[in-house]
Amino acid sequence: MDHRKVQEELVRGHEFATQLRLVINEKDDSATTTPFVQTLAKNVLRSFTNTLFLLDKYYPSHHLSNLVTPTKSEDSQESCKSFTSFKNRRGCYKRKRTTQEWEKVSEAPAVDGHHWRKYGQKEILKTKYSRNYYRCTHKYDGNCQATKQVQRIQEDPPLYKTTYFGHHTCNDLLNSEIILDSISSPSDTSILLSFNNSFPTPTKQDCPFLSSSASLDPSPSFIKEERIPSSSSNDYMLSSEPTLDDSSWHNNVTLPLDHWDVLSSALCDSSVDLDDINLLLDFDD
DNA sequence: GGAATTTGACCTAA
DNA sequence: TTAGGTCAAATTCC
Repeated sequence: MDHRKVQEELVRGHEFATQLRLVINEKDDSATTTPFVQTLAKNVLRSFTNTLFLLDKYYPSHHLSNLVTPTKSEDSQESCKSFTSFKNRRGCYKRKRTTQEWEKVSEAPAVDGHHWRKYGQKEILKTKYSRNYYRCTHKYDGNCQATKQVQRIQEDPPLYKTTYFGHHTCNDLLNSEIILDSISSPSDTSILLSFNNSFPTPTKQDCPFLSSSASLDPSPSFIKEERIPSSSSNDYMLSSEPTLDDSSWHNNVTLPLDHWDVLSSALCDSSVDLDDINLLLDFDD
């Protein structure tokens, strides 16, 4: 049996389950969607997640490891720079994968509270308007790898598609406030894991594909992490669900540091006992 | 004068 | 081979 194909199918199933939950949540006015349906969707999603980890345990693959470890492919120029300290290798990069990206279409270029610096503009084939490239202002002073692309897609009324790549690791953000909303105290540090590709905690407004129009194909980068304040200095916050600002979506579990160690090694090198994984992945309400 | 933008060149993935 | 992403010098803005 080709376990890699199985894995790919599971990844696809996970994506579909994620989208299903998003759709259900989108329509959730408690009149049309019963808690049972929500629970059902959540369980389907969890089953896919658990199965993927199980598969990776017994058939470790680079493919899945890439999915479950914090993405590094994005800092292409970063890795490239360190790799090629030989000078002036302009344009040395890896073309962006679909890790951690989401789109937003708006009538004006999106204002998301972050500071961006334009670093390029390009005519794109078969498009009427050029595409603009932005990086976080704190790319260097804050080592923030977030970038976005803005492209006008319509003349009248003017419509812009903004595609975000990566998450902000700088503190120059409004999004941190969104994150903070979901936790009790803003004083110390924890790690937020999100089984979704839409970090940092996009609102539905920021992240249109989270709605029923999820025809996009967000890549399955299951684990993203970012340090955020939390109430207990040794605790880490985990989320098995997309961390939307809608609190009903949150299914966070605070883990002590030693549990985090177990889980992180489970996710990264599959060296952990299966029961530990199941324990840690058992996100019930 | 420093920060931001423009734009042609460079480089790689597809 | 080429479309697309990034770099960096030149230019503009504040």
